[in-house]
Amino acid sequence: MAYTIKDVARQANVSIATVSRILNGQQGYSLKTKEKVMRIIEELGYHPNAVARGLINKRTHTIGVLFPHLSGSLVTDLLRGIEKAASARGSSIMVCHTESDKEKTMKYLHLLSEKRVDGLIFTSETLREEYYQFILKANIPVVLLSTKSDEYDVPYVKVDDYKAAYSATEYLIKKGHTNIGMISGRKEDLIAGKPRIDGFLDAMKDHQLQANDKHLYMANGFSFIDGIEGMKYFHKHTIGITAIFAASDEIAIGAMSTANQLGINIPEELSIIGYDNINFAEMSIPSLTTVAQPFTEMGEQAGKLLLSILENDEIPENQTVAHRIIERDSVQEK
Amino acid sequence: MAYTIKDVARQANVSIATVSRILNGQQGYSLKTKEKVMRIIEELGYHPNAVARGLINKRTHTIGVLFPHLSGSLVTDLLRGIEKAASARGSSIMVCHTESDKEKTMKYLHLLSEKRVDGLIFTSETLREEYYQFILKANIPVVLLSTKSDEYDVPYVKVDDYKAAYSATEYLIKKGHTNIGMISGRKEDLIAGKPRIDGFLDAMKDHQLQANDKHLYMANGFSFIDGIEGMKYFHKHTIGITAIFAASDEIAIGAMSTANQLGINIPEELSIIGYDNINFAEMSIPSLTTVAQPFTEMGEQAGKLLLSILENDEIPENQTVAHRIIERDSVQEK
DNA sequence: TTGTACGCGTTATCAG
DNA sequence: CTGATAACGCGTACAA
Repeated sequence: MAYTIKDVARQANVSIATVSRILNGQQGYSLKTKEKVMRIIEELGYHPNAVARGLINKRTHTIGVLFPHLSGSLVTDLLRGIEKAASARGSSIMVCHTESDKEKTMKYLHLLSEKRVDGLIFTSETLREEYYQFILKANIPVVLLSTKSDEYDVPYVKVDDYKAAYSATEYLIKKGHTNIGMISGRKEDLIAGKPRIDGFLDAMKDHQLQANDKHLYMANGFSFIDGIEGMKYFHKHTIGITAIFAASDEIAIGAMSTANQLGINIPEELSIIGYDNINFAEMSIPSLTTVAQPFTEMGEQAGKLLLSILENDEIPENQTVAHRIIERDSVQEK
Repeated sequence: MAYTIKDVARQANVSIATVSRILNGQQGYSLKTKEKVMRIIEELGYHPNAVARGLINKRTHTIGVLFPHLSGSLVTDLLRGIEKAASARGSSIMVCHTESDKEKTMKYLHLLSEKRVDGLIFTSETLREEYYQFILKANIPVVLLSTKSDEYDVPYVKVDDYKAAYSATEYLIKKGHTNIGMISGRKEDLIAGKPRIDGFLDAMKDHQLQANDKHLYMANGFSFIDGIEGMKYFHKHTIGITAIFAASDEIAIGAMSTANQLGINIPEELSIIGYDNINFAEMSIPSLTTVAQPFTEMGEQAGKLLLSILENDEIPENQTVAHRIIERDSVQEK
């Protein structure tokens, strides 16, 4: 059984109040007693009980982080950033895996609320009304990460997908491409689907280039297999495109893999730009030019944002962070 | 401010003891009062305070997980498994990022001990004496995951790297290869380096095949760049190998990339088998045959192991889990 | 069947 | 400078 403040007090022949004062760097004791107490603490290997502290201080120095999926470097990148911000301020993080499931999410929301976490970071998923109402009622500060809410006023940190898609397309255009296709997610996906499609379409339009239904292949998701389907589509319905904007790196790599099998040379015959900058983007052949979201920085910002809400009790600005284009070898000047 | 058990008791005209009994499914109350109390709880949206509970029960239903690195699918796979086991038993997990740094690790160990986590999962790294002594003194149950300790008697869950490397090599041999090279990590790395090297060497020896210094390229680490260096080495010191065993998938992919540039066809001229089965293994060209460690299952086993130690207070067996070989397209019969 | 009162390990407010 | 003592929210032995 671990030692308590009482044990320290008894051994040092002082009251627990004095020990507490010393522990919390307050004043009201002589140097002599401080030294004595510190020595006892050292000897006993005493550590304050954070649970008891949390009970009285109403702060647990713990924040809950909810992930819909626990896989891929997206998660670890975000996590690393959040952890950095949290540990810099002495907080730890509790990781939850919701599986995009309503009930599991609610279960976790209840759990985190019971555990009295100081705040919540909700990532990569739509904030449903049920979640929002609960959080509101439980009065837990929350920030959205890599997602945002159109309906509720909740601070968020994310990149502007529309802008990023727009500039990816523009990048291709500046390289001289005029006939460009896109392999996207579903337009019903308001977070990662529609904004990127709109960015692509608008960039084309603004440069007086044609982009109709034939230029857009809407896949079911953002994975390798979707890229394969997309490439097959553009190979079959030949409309003479010289470049593709893929809505994810996995799509891009799937497309490149299929192009390879079809005997299409990349980037000589077809340029491809991806989206995400996953680890593997630099290992593919050719290495993949892509739009990077700075996930680690985003995680860190979200952590800082949440902590500053906790400290200052003020609600700061939303943070739209900048994407950037990583130039590698899969796009060629035309 | 959240409601407390007192609020419920007052509104329901009963004592807090009765409310507590109802909450904990004990006996000693009429059905009528139970219904009344439950109604009030519902109305108020009352949730018990887990912090207060933790103080009195001496269980926080939280386990701490320490990762040296927060990146890659290894981490998320382990995490997913741990989370599954934990949440199935009503526990949550606290994620710590030690950066393989002694001081940061000790800081976290202190923190977790102060927060009174029920137990610890220590992953992917050597358990140093300092850590072990602290954990022992703090009396926190630990299990090692994807690592083990030769010096201390701590339960662990990991695959047998020696065996896995042995069977990867044997796989190549059974495909008809007799002149095989290996790109490995450093032999000073007792966790992931030496065992795989030994497995390779012994498999060769047991099949009366030659494997000397020239057949072994020891890289500095397990990354893409190391694979590039390794491939260059084997290209330069041409000893007629027809297959390579790479100690990681990243090495394998780096080697394949370089082979490609050197005009060496894979798998026609050179077969490659990797180790890890990272996401990208199935997306490479050609897709990579590799040794898979079932990280998610391992995480889940570690979680279950720890929880059973907590529940039953008994120390169970160590768990060596089976690897398996994922056959894809980078190895060809010779 | 129910309520009172103490304790879990702290912090903070008083007196002294 | 220091020490009782009342919270914090809950569980539980004991009494009623």
